[in-house]
Amino acid sequence: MRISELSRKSGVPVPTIKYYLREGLLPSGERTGRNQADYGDEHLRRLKLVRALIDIGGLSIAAVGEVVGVLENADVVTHQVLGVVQRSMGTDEPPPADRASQDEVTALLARRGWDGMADDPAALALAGVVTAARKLGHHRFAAQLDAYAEASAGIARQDLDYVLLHARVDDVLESMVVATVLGDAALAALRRLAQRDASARLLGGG
Amino acid sequence: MRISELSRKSGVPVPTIKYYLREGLLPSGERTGRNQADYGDEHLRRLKLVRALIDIGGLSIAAVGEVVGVLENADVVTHQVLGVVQRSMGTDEPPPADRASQDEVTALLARRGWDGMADDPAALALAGVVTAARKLGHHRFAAQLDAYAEASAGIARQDLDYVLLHARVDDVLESMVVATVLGDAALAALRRLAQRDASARLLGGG
DNA sequence: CAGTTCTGGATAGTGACACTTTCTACTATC
DNA sequence: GATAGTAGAAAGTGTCACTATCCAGAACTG
Repeated sequence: MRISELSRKSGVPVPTIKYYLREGLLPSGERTGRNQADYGDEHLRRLKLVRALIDIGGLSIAAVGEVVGVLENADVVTHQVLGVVQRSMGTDEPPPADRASQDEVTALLARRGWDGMADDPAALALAGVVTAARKLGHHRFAAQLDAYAEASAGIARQDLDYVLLHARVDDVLESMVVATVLGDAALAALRRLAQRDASARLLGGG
Repeated sequence: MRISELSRKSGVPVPTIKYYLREGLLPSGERTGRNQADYGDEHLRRLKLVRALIDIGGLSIAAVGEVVGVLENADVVTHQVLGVVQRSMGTDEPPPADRASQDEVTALLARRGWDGMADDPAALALAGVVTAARKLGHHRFAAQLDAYAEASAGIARQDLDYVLLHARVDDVLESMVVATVLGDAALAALRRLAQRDASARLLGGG
């Protein structure tokens, strides 16, 4: 198919597709002439993935570039893909954390048996969140986190089951990306709904 | 205190504080002369909250403005604050959802007894996520959501308990904001850690 | 009390980001 | 043969969150 058909099927404007091609988010089509190229279903599929990462996951163009770079390197160890996706989703610089918060996070990780993850970007980000809470006078915030961690562990088990059960071998990587990014968005939405429900029950609906 | 001291204590540059004042994120100091004003602890506290909403919660300046607007309107019903905060955290326009996805979300809400929330922005966002998953060929994604919802409900109960137990009466609203925004960030970080742990256990660490 | 620093307020400028627009030379199609 | 579409390059656009500059006046400093 040609670029206009790719545009029509995906809903992405032609100039934007050209932009994604320039940025390496989409591989070039097969050249069939000096100014003609042919795109296939894999381009359409990739384009949809790119838009989902941007629109649903809120990833930047550069972050999407990293993710698709990993997807195209078939020799990357499966387990490593998760790290790249997760790094792409977080902020580049985790918020600064003080020692007390770091210690609280370290203790939490130890309680769960998640040792050796203390220098993971997510752990640093978590310590930054705890620090921010303390600065706002919420010193008991960290005590909440065990419950959060318990819930997260259950969800993570689900995510892995989903990927291993439903994905064909040749797109385990893509499934992990989808489960991570869309799962994040879905969880955030469900948390809002659950909060509203709990709040309505306790404080009275309005 | 004067603006330079407010800047020093908060770590926010003076020009940025002026900018926040202009945008209404921070109330003006008490004027003590033609070009002098006095700021108090409540300004420092508010400034820290604003930075937490921006840095940790990722809210835009406009969204922070809405949130602090609600915080300053003491006559707003407590239960409504949550709605404003949640709206500020999501995207303005939820992603488009097809009917099948909407039906799946409606069924999920019914199973949980969360009726009447079908037109909540979070429910629309969730339907949009399901639609995106379907477009990517992940039709079984919605089946995951019951587990997500169960976990979310547990967390929401925790959040409410936290606010009601630890907050003084005069800052229940601020505590709800903090619990919502920082809780979101903490949950996201813990989810990443839990995923890595689960992935390492199942696929072998690397 | 002269000189430097700081202040609130207004206006203009900056850099990053994600596109859009415009252009050119060529190709496909009616 | 006229019209529309195409690849690729370069320049432009709008938004966002600051950041810089200016000004008249106030405040500390020696």
